[in-house]
Amino acid sequence: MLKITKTLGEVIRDHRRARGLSQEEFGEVAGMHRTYVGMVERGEKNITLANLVKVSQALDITASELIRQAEGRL
Amino acid sequence: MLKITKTLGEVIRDHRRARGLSQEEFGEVAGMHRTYVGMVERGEKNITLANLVKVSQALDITASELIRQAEGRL
DNA sequence: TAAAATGCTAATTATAGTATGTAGATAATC
DNA sequence: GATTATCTACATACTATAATTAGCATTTTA
Repeated sequence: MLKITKTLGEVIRDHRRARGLSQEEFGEVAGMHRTYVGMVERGEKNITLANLVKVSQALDITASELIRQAEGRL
Repeated sequence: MLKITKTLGEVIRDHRRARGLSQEEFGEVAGMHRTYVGMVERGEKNITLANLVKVSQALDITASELIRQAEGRL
């Protein structure tokens, strides 16, 4: 798996925690299962654009900004 | 399919053409099949992060910038 | 230490990714 | 402007893997 996959997961996790949401709570907002959220945060999933958009909307941030932050941490 | 999927395809197509590459030539550079490039450009595929990075590297642009341009056209 | 949150395995379903072939469109050459 | 060559769309079909879920183990936190 690419490094950006793991780094993006860390970015998502940080944003989720900043909002005080558990994976389960976040999953409900984003419309995805809590275990999938966990896998994404751990960098175990090669996320698709559609799900990236779901995540970014749940975090109230643009998809490009999420990726930009991940790129900045590489 | 989401609108951003189609818009991102248009952005990718514009960058590819700006480089004077055919879908086949671009596919070889990016490491993906010409028919898949066509499908992405037409917005028929929900591209994954890994392939988005491949495409962006072939276009010598960041993945976040590609998405940002697509968001800007929505 | 009890409760909540997360990690992890495993199984299934949906679909992304890869490829071939053909037809149609577009562009170049004669 | 007819002919040839190049490029793209499209239609399948197949393979790999993303997406979704359940159950239990482990870690965290209150």
